[in-house]
Amino acid sequence: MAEYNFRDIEKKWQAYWEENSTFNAQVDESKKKYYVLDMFPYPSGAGLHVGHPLGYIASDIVSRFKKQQGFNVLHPMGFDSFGLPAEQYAIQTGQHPALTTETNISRYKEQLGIIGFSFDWDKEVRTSSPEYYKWTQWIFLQIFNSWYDTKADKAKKIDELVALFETEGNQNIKASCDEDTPLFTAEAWKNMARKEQQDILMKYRLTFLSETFVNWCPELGTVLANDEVIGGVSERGGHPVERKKMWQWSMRITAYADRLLKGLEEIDFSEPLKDMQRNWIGKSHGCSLHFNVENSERVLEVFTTRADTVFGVSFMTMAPEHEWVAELTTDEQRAEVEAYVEQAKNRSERERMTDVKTVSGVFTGSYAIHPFTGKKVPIWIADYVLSGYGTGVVMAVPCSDTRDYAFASHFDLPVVRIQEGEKTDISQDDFDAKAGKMINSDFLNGMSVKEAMPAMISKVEEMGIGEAKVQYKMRDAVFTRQRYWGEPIPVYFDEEGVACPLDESQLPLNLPEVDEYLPTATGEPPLGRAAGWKKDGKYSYELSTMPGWAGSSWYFLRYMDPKNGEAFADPKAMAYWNQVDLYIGGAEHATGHLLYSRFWTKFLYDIGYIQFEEPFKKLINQGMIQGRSNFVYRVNGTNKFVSHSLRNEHETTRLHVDVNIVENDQLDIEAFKTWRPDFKDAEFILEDGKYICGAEVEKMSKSKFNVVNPDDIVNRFGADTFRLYEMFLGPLEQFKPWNTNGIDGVYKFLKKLWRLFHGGANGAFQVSDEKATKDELKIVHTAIKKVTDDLERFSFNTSVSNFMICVNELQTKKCNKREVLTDLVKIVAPYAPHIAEELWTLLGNKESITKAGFPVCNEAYLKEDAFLYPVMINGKMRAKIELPADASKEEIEKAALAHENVVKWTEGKTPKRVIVVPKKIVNLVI
RNA sequence: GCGGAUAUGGUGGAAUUGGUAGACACGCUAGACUUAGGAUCUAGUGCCGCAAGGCGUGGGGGUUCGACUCCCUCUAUCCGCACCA
Repeated sequence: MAEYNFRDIEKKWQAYWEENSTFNAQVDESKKKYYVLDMFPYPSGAGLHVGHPLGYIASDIVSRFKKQQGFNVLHPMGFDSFGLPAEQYAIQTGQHPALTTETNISRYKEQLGIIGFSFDWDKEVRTSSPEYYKWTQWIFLQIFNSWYDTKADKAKKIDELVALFETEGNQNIKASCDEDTPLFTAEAWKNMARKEQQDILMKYRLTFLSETFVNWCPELGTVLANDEVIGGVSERGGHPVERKKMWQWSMRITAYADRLLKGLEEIDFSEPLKDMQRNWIGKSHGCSLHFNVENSERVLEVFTTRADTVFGVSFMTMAPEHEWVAELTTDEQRAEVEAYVEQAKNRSERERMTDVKTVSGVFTGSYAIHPFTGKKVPIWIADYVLSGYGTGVVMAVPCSDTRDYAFASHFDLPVVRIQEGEKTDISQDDFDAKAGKMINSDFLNGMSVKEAMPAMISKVEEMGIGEAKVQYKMRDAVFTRQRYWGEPIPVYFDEEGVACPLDESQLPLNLPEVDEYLPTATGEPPLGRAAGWKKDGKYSYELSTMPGWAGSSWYFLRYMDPKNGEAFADPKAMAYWNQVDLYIGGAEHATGHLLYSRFWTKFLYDIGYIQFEEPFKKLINQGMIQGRSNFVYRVNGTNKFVSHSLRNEHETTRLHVDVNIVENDQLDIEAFKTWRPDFKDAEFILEDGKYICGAEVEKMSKSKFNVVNPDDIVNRFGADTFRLYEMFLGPLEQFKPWNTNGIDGVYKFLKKLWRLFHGGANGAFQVSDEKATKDELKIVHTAIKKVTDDLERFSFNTSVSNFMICVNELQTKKCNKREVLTDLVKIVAPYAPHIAEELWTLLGNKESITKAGFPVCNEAYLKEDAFLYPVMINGKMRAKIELPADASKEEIEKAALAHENVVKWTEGKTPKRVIVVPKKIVNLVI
């Protein structure tokens, strides 16, 4: 084999790995484990594009590196195969989502296969397979049958709660539960009807039914995501959408809010990502406060983080969907309020948050009574108040809150100044809400904001009109989807309407067949169409399915023991593989999947199924690869296309052109003519004999003709080139457009590497057994050191450069010594495994290079005899002083002072650097 | 709006703790070779300038002997915001 023939080599080694189960991982207590996980993909119909493998390549490199270092590596892959696109496709075509999903998965596996990943396919999981979702349902039941004891700060079995109710009622129980839970004694509990007891328990369960607001589209008969609502109408079809309350299953993730916050301290996620989670959880300390309502029994409760500003309250604002709106509206205001509420219904939460420029609201006609001044405070309704956060009522303090100020200005409501001093005027640009001393605030006058806050809170508590309170922005996670293609919720409703969990033995509750994947005529979810979807033929099953995040919240556990029919995974396997050591995936999951899976992990820990509280020890977010679109410019009214830089000489229309017939922005004219029939007779106005296309970075999508599939690249350059190039493109975390322009560079590198081993006649394999010189050892050990460092800090792009430097230098020295090449091939192996295996075999080894070990740098080879010490003057290097590498401080000083410009010297913070203070500066300083 | 990120040659990017900015690669220029290639090799390539030299890390300001790096501020672009996965 003379030439580097990647096709044969890659085929051969991929077959070898499969036959030998090279990457099959088994629990082995004698070896240290390393668990590398990728966020598993949703198998979409478009197939794998060039952006997907980015993270997989990085994790594969780490897996292979760790394996070479002797770790027992678990590196699995699977599919998050429940989801909306397959369902949409089913609605359009009638094809069963399972079938679509199956087809897509095979395509994904095929595409993944040719890239040469070290996945252990024996561990594959699919969230949509009944063997898998049986256990998703099982976990659901565990959560359903649990409550959260806030005193013990952990989840417990619901049976324990029932036992407590029976002995002492619920007065002494501190639990995470619904706010409207009534207090009762043991006696009262025992006298309750079964239905009543179950309703109480529902308020405690960690997954529970409650009424929550959703975006309801009556026309489509379905609930929509905020994303799918644009300007009050559905993205699909443009039908009106309204906010509507619906009975939904939720997960009481708020019970874990504090632990989710604290847990962040012990895991290695990037600070920005942790910030995103902290912000999402949104813990704030403040105070609840009660306002009586004039001529009403109602007491409005508000939450505020600025209790000190109570004296600045000049009006109240309520969310339009607040349940007391109708009651608090006076007859004169009723028409106006109802119109406003109706209008607010059509605005999505997102719009209401985003749009702060439009001030809108309406007066209810009612007044609250200020608890301190006794003055009447008008109650308004405004859609900037969201019902989901806090109590849905805000005490408005226009002198310290910009939104309240805008509202007050717009509706001409009074603004009471309560802070005095600099920066305390909200109408000025330099306003600081926490500056100055309190004024117009009775007993708070003269205090700073910092002093006033606790003073007010203790006063409020003393008066019994409120209490110090911790508030979270995070809401309980809605767990219901009005969809077909998801896990059925293993619950049925008995004759009393009580939600009853299935027994474990009845799992999985298989997804039934339906005639259509649409909601029923009465607006029930698609499962309402399933014939006989009843427990024992009489009790209706829950018609909703679980959300996409259900299956993905625990899949990393299933990988450890994916075929287990007795448990979600063998405890021994979970004890061994334990936490995920390295998790790679997109940052878009920061507040979704990454919080939910942390939540479920903590839950499973609480009830004793696993031994760790945090699922992922370290997380790296790979950046998205965007598409790079190419354009041609058609002269209007002709079939003539003008090259990019000449386009302004004509009236042109810009058209997307398939990036696969463009190289280095140069259009392949022949391919273009055959690309679409209407371009068959196209003419071209060229520059320098070429047609140059325009380019722009956009999201990768079919309609923009900028989707690049890995298959094409692998086909042309090979998997090793593809792997190296994806890494070479830039830092893993960075967002970047795909661009094939530089791929020749890494391809050339592999060819050079191949030729280093093939210097014999006609390119025959030939290595020398001569002893390597110190220079040669230095070259390869420098590479070992740098690549090891790179791997340890997950800087994959720099590794590729370091390989290139090493090979270039060896090539210049015409070095083909076995001693040097052996180490070189070992460090290249994680990155370009196929060529490495081939060269490793040619070097006479019988076993896979994965068992070869990873070389350790011998620092002795890197030592310099002499070192040029830079002389820095005014921050610039002005001279160099040559000294032995091991020169002592005294010697350096002597040499430095001997230099004409040097009057005084200091040692640089970086070793081996002479920092010089030149004469003129010294004169100034001294 | 809230939260997060990014900005370095014609291009992708490097610079690990504040210490020779532009490694490595693409592209481009010139040359060598000839089985005329999507091959290989050599040299050059931040900008201005004949040169000496000057200027240079999105803009402005600051700290420092010295700033891509630290601080303040502005601008532009991208991502998330709860039923997309």
